[in-house]
Amino acid sequence: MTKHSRQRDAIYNNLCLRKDHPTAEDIYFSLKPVLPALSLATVYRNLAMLEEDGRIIRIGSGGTARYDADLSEHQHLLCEKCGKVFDIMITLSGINEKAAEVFDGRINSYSVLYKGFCSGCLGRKK
Amino acid sequence: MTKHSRQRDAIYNNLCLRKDHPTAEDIYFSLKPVLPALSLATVYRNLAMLEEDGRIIRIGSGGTARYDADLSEHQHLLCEKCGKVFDIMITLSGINEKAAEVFDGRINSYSVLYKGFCSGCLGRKK
DNA sequence: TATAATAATGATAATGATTATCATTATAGA
DNA sequence: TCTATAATGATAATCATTATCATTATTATA
Repeated sequence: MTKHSRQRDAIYNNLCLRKDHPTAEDIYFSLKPVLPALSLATVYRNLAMLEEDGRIIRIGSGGTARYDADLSEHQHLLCEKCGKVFDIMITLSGINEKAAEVFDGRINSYSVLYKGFCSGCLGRKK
Repeated sequence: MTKHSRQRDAIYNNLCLRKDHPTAEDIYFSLKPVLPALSLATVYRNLAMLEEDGRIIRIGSGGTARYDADLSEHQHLLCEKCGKVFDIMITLSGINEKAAEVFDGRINSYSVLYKGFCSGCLGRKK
């Protein structure tokens, strides 16, 4: 049986309030002032739990994992300059169907990861 | 100036010959019999170099990175049961354009990662 | 409300993948 | 062949994440 915990609430709420796509460490440092006793392990543990429950999404953009509490359909872009992750609020249709035509198995989900340069980095490029 | 090396050739050729999507370690063990002195660091170094040169693709399927020497347009599916990566040979159109409509920056590329179950795992599921 | 059962925590060690270091070796041009 | 230096092999270091375990907090029940 899964028990309630103030830490998990804080972690989930923190993620909901943020518009960036924080790493576990980002959340950890963000909550430290509020919960000084918080452990990084607890953050990882609860993020995994929340993802397992389908309440948040893990964005595995290669190196460090980032998280997102926005469950609405959208994709992400990784800026190849600054490493930030941006929301791409679009709805793509027929993606799974197209794959199903050529794949002999079950397709559960898809995610698109764009790469490029954000407007901020475009401004100060060489 | 980048010099030629028999190790890099071996690593690239090994990747080209394989139809699976090997990890650095997979390639390392695969080449050990041929190049007994090969170091795992050399495999990582050259895979990074080859990716930088655009000769191979790194598939960042979350945990361990996998590599692919097939540069033709296609996507990948990660089997959530066995962890194997499968090719999804499809061409998607309009993906970048759709994102460009809502993103204020430059879009360089995209990749789709499907998740699901391969036919092998579907057979022996609970 | 007090108590018991146990899920969750915090601290930290352990793990696993990848990268950095550095002395030695191999490659390519003069 | 000689020289400059890129690449190697061995291994230490790093970084993110997970496991461990004694302690604490939560929840159901008496």
